[in-house]
Amino acid sequence: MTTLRDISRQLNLSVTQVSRALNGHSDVSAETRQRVMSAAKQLKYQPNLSARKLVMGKSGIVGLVLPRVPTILQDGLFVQIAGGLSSHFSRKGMQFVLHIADETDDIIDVYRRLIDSGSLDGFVVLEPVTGDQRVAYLRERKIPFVLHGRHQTSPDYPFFDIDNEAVGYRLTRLLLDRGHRRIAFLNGHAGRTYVQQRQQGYLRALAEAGIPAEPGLHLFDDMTEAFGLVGMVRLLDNPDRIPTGIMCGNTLIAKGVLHILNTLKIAVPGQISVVAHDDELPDTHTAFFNPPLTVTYAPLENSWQPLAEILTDAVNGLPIAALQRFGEVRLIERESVRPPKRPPSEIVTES
Amino acid sequence: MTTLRDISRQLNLSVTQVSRALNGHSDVSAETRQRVMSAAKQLKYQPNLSARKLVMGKSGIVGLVLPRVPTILQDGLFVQIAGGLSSHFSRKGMQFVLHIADETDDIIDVYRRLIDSGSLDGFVVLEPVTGDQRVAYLRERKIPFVLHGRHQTSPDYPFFDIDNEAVGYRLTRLLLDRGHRRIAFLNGHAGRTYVQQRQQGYLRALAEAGIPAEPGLHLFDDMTEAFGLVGMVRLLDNPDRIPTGIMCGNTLIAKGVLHILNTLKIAVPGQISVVAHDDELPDTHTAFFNPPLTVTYAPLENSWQPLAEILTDAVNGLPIAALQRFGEVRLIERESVRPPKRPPSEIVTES
DNA sequence: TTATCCTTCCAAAACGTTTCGGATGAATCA
DNA sequence: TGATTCATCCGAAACGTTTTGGAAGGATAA
Repeated sequence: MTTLRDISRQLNLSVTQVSRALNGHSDVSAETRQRVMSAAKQLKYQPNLSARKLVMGKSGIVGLVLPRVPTILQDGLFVQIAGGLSSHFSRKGMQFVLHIADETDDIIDVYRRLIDSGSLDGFVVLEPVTGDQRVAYLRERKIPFVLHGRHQTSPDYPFFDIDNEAVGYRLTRLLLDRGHRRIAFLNGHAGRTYVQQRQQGYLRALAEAGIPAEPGLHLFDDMTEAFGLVGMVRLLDNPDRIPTGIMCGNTLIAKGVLHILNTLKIAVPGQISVVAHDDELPDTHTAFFNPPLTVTYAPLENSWQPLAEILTDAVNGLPIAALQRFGEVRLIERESVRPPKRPPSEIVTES
Repeated sequence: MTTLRDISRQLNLSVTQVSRALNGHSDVSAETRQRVMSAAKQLKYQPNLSARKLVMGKSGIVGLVLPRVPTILQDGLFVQIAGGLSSHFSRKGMQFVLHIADETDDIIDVYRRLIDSGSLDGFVVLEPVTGDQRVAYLRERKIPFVLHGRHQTSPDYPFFDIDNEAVGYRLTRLLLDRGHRRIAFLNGHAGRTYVQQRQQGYLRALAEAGIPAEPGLHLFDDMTEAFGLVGMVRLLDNPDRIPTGIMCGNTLIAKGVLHILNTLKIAVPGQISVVAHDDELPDTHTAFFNPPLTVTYAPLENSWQPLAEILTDAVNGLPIAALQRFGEVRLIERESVRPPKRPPSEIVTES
């Protein structure tokens, strides 16, 4: 194991200068910095994290705490998250530790223990809910963290998010522009903030078009294929109020919806148009749906790198303005939308 | 944050004695140790891990490296592994980091990088294969590790394993004792060591009973439901050589086997008996199979604690004898075994 | 008595890093 | 000229722990 002293000896420099050179301080000449850099690379210098933490009070380790039965757990998604975060953090020279809480533990206790043991610099927090306790606790203890999403519109903490209000608005607007007037929204779990933000976009678009919102057309539940199945059946319940456009909170819901519509031989987009928001979940490609789905597209996979960057910067004390970033959302139009041919009351299900 | 010095000042002792008292060294009087202990509790003393790691030359971090598309990945199993290991390690004051290798990486390069970065004390290695490269590499570099399983019969490195030879032997023996003579074994992937060990147990039991092994009755493939389906169909191929007893390497295979048998209306255990080894995979309870399955039972979940203990001890330099442990295997008899009623050739499939 | 051995304690060094408070010499300014 | 600034460097202290190498005192052995 090579240390700063090894480098300093080889270059006839003081340990101080070597340290300052590697950490980008100002009072090091360009030439010295170069020599130090290349010597460090040649000797495969790796800073001793324990020593650094001892003097700085930081550990270079960040964490993610998940409940043992994560709501986000669906095939492969977990691996994608853990893999994505861990590789981007390690690329920034940080250790990333995944902590899975016992079922019995209160999640806040887990954070408390991890923080008191003093070896975590910060946290990534996923799936925020309204009035999120984890966020409240971390803020109270002034521990750096980054939120995937926001739990209020203009927060004063670091986050990475997409503009979910715009997602709701754009999907609704697209259907409105094609002439749809009765638009249903199979959204997500009502407690999630992104669900509420999408709801706002949906309502705003409807309001702009002068269409009153019908509560029965806006359903909330976990974002699963089962919700798509059950929700779609419920939307078909009342024959003269069947919507002509369906918005789905994610692609699993859309899968369920399409399954019901195909089974009942209701043509998509002939009789009912379907759109969705697409996070690009594992093994779910909306381009190959039947019909290929029109979506707002913002792959989850694009989140890991910004999350890692933001948390690293937060730990290093950058100002809050640099720590709030938005991901890009693209609207991809495919073949699941068409203007409504007949008034909705004329649609007949083959039940 | 209270330190050793705080305690020493309060008790008029040296830092040395406080440290030795807390770490259970011998040259501390019983009375002093008591005073130190209670003062530490009262002041809520938490040792600074970085300082300890700095002087001891260890990082307190252990790792698990998995390929991005792990062969062991099936719903929830991954979470169980990561969760089990991480919680047991953190209970022993260690950090557990999960590293998911990029698809493109050679797995040995990943280990090399992690080791060279110098911040990992040891590794947990899962799913050993014969001639395992990871084991070879870690041994060569003298990095502490613990193997889940063994890759040879009496290895000289730390491991936690169950007696797989006994698993094969006991399942075979059970069927033999019930009068079965033609016993098939849908084992596992031929490269895995536990598969080979179970094979040895199977062959030993057959040999003891004086029954020649029929190669066509012993199949190898990944431990999936699909293997159960396909394998069982193949076993039924040759009408006058159909086995009366089926051994399954795990419960997924058993699921496939039972599915085929149920579909073909072949009674279990009436016409064919089925047994399996049960690791208690997530959402798979052999007690609720139809019929309830006779199994050798050794829940995977029982592995995480011993693995964590063994690796911790290995990092602390305990002798090899203390680092090789076996898990318990119980034979649970339920309702899937009965003596064969008719010679196998009289079984007729309703194809 | 003196020498030897425990028991119980402590001061100081060490681990590898960052940072504080200067030091040095050259260049610039009055 | 002497004073001031600037760029570049360094020694030493500090972080909190464990460990080394003894010291002090009492008990035991010769």
